[in-house]
Amino acid sequence: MNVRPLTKTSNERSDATRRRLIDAGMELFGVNGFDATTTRALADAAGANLAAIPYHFGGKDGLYRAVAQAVIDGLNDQMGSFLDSVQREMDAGVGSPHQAMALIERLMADFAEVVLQRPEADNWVCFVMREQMQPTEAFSILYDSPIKRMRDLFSKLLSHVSGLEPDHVRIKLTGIELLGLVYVFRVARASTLREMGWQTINEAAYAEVRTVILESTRLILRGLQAKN
Amino acid sequence: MNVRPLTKTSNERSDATRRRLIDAGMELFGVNGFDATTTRALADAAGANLAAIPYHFGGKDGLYRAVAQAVIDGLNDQMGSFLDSVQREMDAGVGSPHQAMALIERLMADFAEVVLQRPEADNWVCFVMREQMQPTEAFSILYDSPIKRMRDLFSKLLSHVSGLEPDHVRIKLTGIELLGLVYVFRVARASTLREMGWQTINEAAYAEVRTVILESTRLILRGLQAKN
DNA sequence: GTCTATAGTCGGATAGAC
DNA sequence: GTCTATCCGACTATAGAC
Repeated sequence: MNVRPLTKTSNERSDATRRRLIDAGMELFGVNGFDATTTRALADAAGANLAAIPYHFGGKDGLYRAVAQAVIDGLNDQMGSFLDSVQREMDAGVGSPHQAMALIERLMADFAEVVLQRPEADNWVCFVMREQMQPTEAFSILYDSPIKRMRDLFSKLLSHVSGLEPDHVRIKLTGIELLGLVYVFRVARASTLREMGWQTINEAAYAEVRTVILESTRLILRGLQAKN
Repeated sequence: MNVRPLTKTSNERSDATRRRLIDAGMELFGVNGFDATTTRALADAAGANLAAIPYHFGGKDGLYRAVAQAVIDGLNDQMGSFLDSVQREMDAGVGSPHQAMALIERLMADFAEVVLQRPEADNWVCFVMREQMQPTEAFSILYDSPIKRMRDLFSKLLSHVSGLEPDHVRIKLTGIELLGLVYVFRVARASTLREMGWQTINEAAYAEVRTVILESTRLILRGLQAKN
């Protein structure tokens, strides 16, 4: 009775179907939103059967939650290493405001890369933004994300730069402001492309955007430091 | 044959119904998106009949387009006067970078007020953001908005500050960056509230946010000027 | 111009065969 | 575990009375 291989094969097929449905969900939910995305479209895009959605996820909502979790997992993959890296350097001790500023600039550059350049971003950014504007129960899953980790790092680093406490209102708001410097180019992408006369944010365009983001970051940081 | 009063009454009722449907559409489309908003919900919210939608607007899509136009009209009402005011001062001649910076700061403060404090903003901001992420044919209506006018004013003023041409890539991107300083608090509002431990952006909270926005604005402007 | 009733369409979930 | 066939509910738009 060789039941293992059968089970294993079964599980593998099952997992593959789950994964394909989640991939399809990330794209379709992100682009069109929950309601505009039909289970039929999801099943077609995943090459799966319609009934596989209620079967594997309990329904359309369940798939949606699974996608939210997958977004977090993906963000961890993409941001985990550089967040860890900065964390380690911080733990080793931040000697000077200058060093804190350098770490923030590194975080900003890496974050901009993930948000503006990685092709996967097209899917999850839309997904996250929808949740920001109209949070569903999946918002909690998304909130405890690497982005929160990043905000926390910002707070500590900005504290070193400014001399204020990490949980000072101004510090936290400035951290959000920094993220906004990156977000705006993704969220208002349609307007940005039109305004700049670009068809897409290609490499040259991204270089310009990145320069402006880092320049603005530096100016804000220097200003914070000067107030000491 | 006193036909005028009858016609007038008729038109008035008609216009009132149209207006109520547009108001309902601004709220419901903005919050829930096109697909999640049913004609029944629209009719109920407007206190109008279901059939009034196809009758007045040709269908759900027509109402959506009418809402987009109403968003622009509303923005013109709210931003027109301060945009005109700044425009007039610019036409009178911008003497110094310092004066240009003061005008930009005024624009930012007024814009922040409209985006973050006016209760009407809850409706149109979501509506506009949806169009940014997934533009429909209504995007063109929205693009030619007071916000474009504002970007253009920014370009000219930033040109005065920096000495660069108004259509220089860096200038235009910096203008977008400035808008992002305001947008982020509205778009990432859910995260902001959670991060700050606020229930709502009340007056005290807004004062803090406004301070940070204007502070960041000033720092970016000074940095631009310093490069001269 | 507005309302009621209804036609026609489509989406989500399930039952049951394989 | 997966697929087919089907049900039920909800939605948009229209026809026709008022």
